[in-house]
Amino acid sequence: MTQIKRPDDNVQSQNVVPITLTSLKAACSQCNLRELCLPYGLSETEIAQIDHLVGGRRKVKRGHHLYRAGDPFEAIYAIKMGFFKTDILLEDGRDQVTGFQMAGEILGMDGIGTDVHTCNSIALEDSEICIIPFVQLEQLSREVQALQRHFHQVMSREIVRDHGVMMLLGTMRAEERLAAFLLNLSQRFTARGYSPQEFHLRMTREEIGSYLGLKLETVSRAFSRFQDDDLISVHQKHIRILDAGGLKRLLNHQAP
Amino acid sequence: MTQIKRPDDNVQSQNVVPITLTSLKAACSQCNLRELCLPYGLSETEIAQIDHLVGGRRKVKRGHHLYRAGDPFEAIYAIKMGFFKTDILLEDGRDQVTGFQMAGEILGMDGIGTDVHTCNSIALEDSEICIIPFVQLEQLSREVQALQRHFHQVMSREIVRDHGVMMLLGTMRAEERLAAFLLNLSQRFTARGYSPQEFHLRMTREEIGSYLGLKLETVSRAFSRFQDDDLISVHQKHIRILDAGGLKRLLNHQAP
DNA sequence: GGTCTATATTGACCCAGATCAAACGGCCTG
DNA sequence: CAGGCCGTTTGATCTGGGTCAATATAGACC
Repeated sequence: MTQIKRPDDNVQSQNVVPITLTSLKAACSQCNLRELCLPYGLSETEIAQIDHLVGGRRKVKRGHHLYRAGDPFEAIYAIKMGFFKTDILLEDGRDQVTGFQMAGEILGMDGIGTDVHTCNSIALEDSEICIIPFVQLEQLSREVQALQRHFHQVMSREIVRDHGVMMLLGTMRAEERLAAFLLNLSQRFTARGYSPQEFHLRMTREEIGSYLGLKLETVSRAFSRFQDDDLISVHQKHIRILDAGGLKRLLNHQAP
Repeated sequence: MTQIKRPDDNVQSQNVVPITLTSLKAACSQCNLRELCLPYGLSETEIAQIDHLVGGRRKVKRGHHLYRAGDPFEAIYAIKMGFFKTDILLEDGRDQVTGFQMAGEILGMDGIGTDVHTCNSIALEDSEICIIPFVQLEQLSREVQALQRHFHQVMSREIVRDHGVMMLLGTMRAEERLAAFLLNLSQRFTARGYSPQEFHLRMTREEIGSYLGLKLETVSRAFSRFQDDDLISVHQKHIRILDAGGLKRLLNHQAP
């Protein structure tokens, strides 16, 4: 309903860095995200094979779409740097954030089933992604078994992640949802070499609320409660986790 | 929390119909579900190729598990006949039904990512499934492009379906959720040649509630309200949809 | 550096759905 | 066919989070 006003721009051709010798040099084999991203588990020689899989890069500025619901599906995207959200918009204006994605994670798999994207992908900070043309990914998957395997794992994990969100939305109370959300972010930041205790939220309270099935006021109140209980400290988007154990305990004890 | 008491039995070896000439004869190329199931979109010759993909059949009696969270992942399963639910169980006893599956649909993709199943799959009526050993599926996917493509589509559609459930759980009111649920069931029964208006629910109110993030009493009350409004008629598990348009209208009008 | 606008916090009140409780209806089993 | 057991329906009451509203804070933009 509250259509966030942000620059509207996802012209496909714009900001696409063409493949050149220099860009190739910075493809998977040279990328420090390869242990988190699509090449995970591949041998050196296999990674070399998938280097030319990346059909270019694209910068997506904060607030801009990487793709929109309805766009034809042509490629999936690996986040080189930055932060995204995906959301679905109903005709009546209601929307639901379906996920937040960070460096090394894959975007766009929603489009495979129907050849059309079914959600919107929007950068929450200035970002850069690697374009992986899907036809080529399938082609190479037929040749490189480890790539095939890992791509299937990536899709499966997305399904499992979605089940976790369903659990959260279906059975958890507001504070549990937020605790789970913070712990999940912390864990993913840690995997990327950042502090587990301290990070900046890239999204608004409203976006967190949409993801967690709560109103922004409820999110804000839960943050304040956590702060009162010395579980975290919050200042706007800056979060410091003071008692991760306390947050975890919140998760396992359902209220009366 | 309410652990439903049902026979406990998913011994893998039991009830597995071994591959014989006769069982092969009834594999994909002879199966009347092939337009709904994994072979969809494949040519006659391609379907012939995947006939020996099915590593046997297995009957699963009502209330029994096809697999459990924690079981090693080895195969995915195509439902030949019957009806299943999948659910996740939290340590504290809370559980969430993550889906209901019917003939032609694929089960088990949750296990690909970690080589271990992450949810439970339970038959809601006496059922029979085709076992598709995953190693062989990947093998054949590397050879038959159309199979690869379609398998990716099946996984992607599962992701999109999950997004729809997230939308439902995150933004819809109780009656909208139930209306969406009924319309979805109706549409899937129709695709299988059954009546769009009239069907038997295979699941309890509690299971519907778990899936929709509601309590069973709320589900029951919503059914009664729909009946009062002449949208449906309900008698226990027997449903007749009287006004599909009315149900659809419920979906698009969010309450004040 | 001051104004503007988006985001965040906090308070007061309300309501959809949860909870508690009771009764009903199929159906299976002995 | 009587008795017990689920699963379901319905009523009465309670409450977590939604809604409405006012204020605070901070970037962003001249």
